Amino acid sequence: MKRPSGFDLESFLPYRLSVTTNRVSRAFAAHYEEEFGISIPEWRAIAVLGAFAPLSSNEICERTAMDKAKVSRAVASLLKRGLIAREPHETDQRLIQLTLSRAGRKIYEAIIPRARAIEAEVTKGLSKADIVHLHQVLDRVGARLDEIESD
Amino acid sequence: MKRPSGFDLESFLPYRLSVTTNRVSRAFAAHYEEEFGISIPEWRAIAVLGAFAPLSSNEICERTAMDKAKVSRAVASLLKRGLIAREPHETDQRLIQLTLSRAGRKIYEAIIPRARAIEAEVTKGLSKADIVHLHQVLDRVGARLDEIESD
DNA sequence: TTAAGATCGTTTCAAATGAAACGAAAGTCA
DNA sequence: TGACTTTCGTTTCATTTGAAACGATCTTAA
Repeated sequence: MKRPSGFDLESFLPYRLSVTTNRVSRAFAAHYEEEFGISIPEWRAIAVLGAFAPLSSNEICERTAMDKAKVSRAVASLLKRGLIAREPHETDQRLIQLTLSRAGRKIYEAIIPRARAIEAEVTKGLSKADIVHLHQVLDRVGARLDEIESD
Repeated sequence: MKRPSGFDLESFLPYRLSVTTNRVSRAFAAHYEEEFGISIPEWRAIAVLGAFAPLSSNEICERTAMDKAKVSRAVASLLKRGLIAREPHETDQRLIQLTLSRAGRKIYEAIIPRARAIEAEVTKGLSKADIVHLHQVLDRVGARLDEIESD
């Protein structure tokens, strides 16, 4: 007596989210890499430094939702290419003050409109209301995850 | 003359999608690993085999949106643990017929309701309409990506 | 038939990942 | 002070990843 499972991966929300999100990420990564030679972790670091510098590595972690190892690598790479500058913190020697260099700011100012353009490209089929709603949905799911993770 | 960029990563859709989706995936992976000892690629393979077996590796690729290397590894691991069985295709020796073993089907039948329960848990803050809408949004974004990728 | 090309699944390789170990620097508390 | 703990950022390590190379099999076309 087999109960029909009727399970369809195609309509399973976590699967769909994962597939679509990965495709979106790949599309962005391709543009960033091709046009600016940077990875997504690097782009995230530049984005928050452009808006909030100076920041410590730890503050970049918090603002980008990346773990500290990933941030450390992104920062090292950006430093090596002269896109950001580091300065010791005046009172706390553990912290590092990171800012965009002139070259880094140049990239930041070029990359933001590009990012917005690609975002617009990807969401072309969505109305303004769809996008607002999607943000709300992500808020709610995020709140649920907060609860679930606190076990 | 600095133009305010006003860019906020927190409200940048691709970033939000990525962060939330990765959290969801991690939550599922933790449950699958803990309760059944399988990874997400393995779970995907089991899910499609449970619904559509027999399948070749290639058909699993198509149905799970995983590349063939990942499928090959998941299949190898599931074979080693006796959760799936392989048979040569009758006419085409390149193909492999994969099915769930008895043990594999047992896991399948246990894991589907668990997956649905976790999905319900994560989407608890969403109405039925929210979920329908989210699926539509993912459809539209997927369609846009199809267009974008065909360049 | 046979040569050339396509398809299937595995394996290799280099890069990316995250958990954990680590040294250095602050903070806490007796 | 001085021990203990915490925080910061780097590095190490094992695992995962996807692109590419590969051998084997099948298809196509001469």
